[in-house]
Amino acid sequence: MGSGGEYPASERPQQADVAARAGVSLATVDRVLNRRKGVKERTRQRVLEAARELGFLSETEEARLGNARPLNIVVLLPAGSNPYLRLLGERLRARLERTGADGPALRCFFIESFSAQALAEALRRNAGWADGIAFFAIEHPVVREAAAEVAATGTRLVSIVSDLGSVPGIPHVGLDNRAVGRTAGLLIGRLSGGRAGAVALVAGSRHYRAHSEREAGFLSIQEELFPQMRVHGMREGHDDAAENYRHTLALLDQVPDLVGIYNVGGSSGGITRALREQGRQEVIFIGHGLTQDTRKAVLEGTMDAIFDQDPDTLLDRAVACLNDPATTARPLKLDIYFSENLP
Amino acid sequence: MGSGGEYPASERPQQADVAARAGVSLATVDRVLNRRKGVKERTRQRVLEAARELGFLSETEEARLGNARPLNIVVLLPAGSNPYLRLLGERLRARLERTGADGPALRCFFIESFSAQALAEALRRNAGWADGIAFFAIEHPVVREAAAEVAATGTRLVSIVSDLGSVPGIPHVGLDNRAVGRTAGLLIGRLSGGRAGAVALVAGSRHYRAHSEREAGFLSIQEELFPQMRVHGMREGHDDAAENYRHTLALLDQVPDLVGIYNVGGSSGGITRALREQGRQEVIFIGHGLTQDTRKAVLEGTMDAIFDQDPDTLLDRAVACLNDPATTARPLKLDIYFSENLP
DNA sequence: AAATAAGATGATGGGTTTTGAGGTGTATTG
DNA sequence: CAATACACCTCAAAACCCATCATCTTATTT
Repeated sequence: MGSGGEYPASERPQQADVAARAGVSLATVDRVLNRRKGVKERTRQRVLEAARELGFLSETEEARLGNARPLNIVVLLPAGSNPYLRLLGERLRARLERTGADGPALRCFFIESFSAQALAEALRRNAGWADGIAFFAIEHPVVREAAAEVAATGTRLVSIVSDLGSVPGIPHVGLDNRAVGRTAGLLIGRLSGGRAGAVALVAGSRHYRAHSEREAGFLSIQEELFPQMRVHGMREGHDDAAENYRHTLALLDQVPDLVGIYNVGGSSGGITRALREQGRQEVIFIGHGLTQDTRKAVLEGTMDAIFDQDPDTLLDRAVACLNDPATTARPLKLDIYFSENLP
Repeated sequence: MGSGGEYPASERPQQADVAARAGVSLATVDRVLNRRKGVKERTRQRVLEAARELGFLSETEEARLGNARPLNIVVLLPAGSNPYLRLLGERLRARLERTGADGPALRCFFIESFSAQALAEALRRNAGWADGIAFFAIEHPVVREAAAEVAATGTRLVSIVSDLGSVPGIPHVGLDNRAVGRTAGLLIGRLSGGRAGAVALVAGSRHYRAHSEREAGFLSIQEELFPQMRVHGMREGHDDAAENYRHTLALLDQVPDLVGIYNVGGSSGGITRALREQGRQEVIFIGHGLTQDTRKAVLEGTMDAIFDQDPDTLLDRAVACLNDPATTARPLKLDIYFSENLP
């Protein structure tokens, strides 16, 4: 039986045969087979079909090439000096290099911070063009409107870190920020050993729901468990180190019995700088985002804990959500770092 | 050339038949069968398939040449009532259901606890048969010996949760336990607000390196940062709730100025029961393993923090290690849960 | 509608990898 | 011993990868 397999040796199909059958040139077959860009979807299918008919491709190869053209994903992050967001952008680039051509094509744009208009515009600009958009949301009617429009065009959306509030059809990937705020409150209360005094709540920006929710959680637990402490609100620092620095100096000056600080936003560097310069390291300070500056602050004792959401997990989950809109988005895990368990 | 057709079917198929069937030359069949380089993966598969269809290869040869059929993985865990380990077993089953036939075939066996002999025997029993073994290691020469033997047979090994010490070629998936112990010490020290008094260190079992390392870390930071506290060692509780319960009662009786407890092992339920019954919830208590009982204890305030390593991540990483021995195993992330950030 | 830009395809060539054909030596077997 | 199957090698041809550029299409702007 052995003589003659399915293909006599002389007639095993080659790329040239596929090209002929598909009515295209070798160059195009090559582009399709090697996943190079610059081929119209229709042509791609023609080539694939020809290859299939000639038995040029094995099952697995066919599956690999057939469907699943990598998704085209855009990530919109606020511009500015916030180290966590910069880290996020960096991890995104790293991820892109790692997955290469196989993974989704990720593009990252930095949008003028705190500008609902700019964000809405960026959303609209990418609608249709991108398969999915992951964006750090600003809670504002203008953005909600733009998001709804974009969603209607078929481009999938997912909010990351901070969400839009209740907009159906836009899943969110991020922490349970109310619980996060409560955890911060609990830790500051417990670490201060029941002392009476003031705790400062550093607002990032009320534009971000994530920040508001953390605030709400923090306030609720303070009231509930630590009534002997009074919460001292602080003006918005807009995730800016210099601004946070000035505000903290003023705070230390005005509030002599300050026991703790919780920064709901980013750019904690300004706060640690003020604490360090004023020799007030004993003040309990919790902030967000595991970055170079917060690491250093925790190690030297100026910060007591860092709350973090792992950037890689965040991106993974966001991409998963965009790939499969049925994914239920349970909140991310809160990572808590003290001086002894830094990675 | 045409060797096949005229011979009776009983004749053993030859390379020439395979070559014909695969539509390649003898030279290529030879290259594939003798694992020489210079064959495109596509062709390799073609040849292997032809060989398979002709029954040219025995099972073992096929396995040796073929690729990545789902791995056959055995997981060895200590038997006993430790809730975390039971949860691990459960997640393993869930994982199996989730991945179905695609993922690796995972089998889980529970080995008599604290018995190096039993573990060594189980390792040997599964050598050769399984492609990889993930095991909760007991640090003992008998086990080390067995592990080295098994590794020599080609069955890959990875220790999980607790490692074997320095055995080259056996990667480990687990926490950085010294850092974990130090974090526990830091937290107890900080949460107790600098009070003087005793801290109890509940030993699980010195058979487990993970436990010893946590102890060492805990002791080192106590000495370093909280010299006003004295560490009171407790007899091994062997991860058993009843035993831990008795020991804790004795402890509470003998040590009036007890400030905190750190249980390096599992089965914290016995400890919380004793604390609850004696009305000593103010004692700061940190234990391991996010399970039903520890959740409840944290919520009611008997426990102050749970240290956890996520079972799913643990299994993922273990499987990844067995799949690709080149994987460098950086330590897992320590998850810290307080009453407010329970998932 | 013409001009322009952007994208898709074809043509081509240099360099690399894969493959086929054939030679040699060896162990096995009838 | 002769025939056979096969391991292992070499070499040249074929197939393929990859980059570049010209050409052609299509959409957008003016």
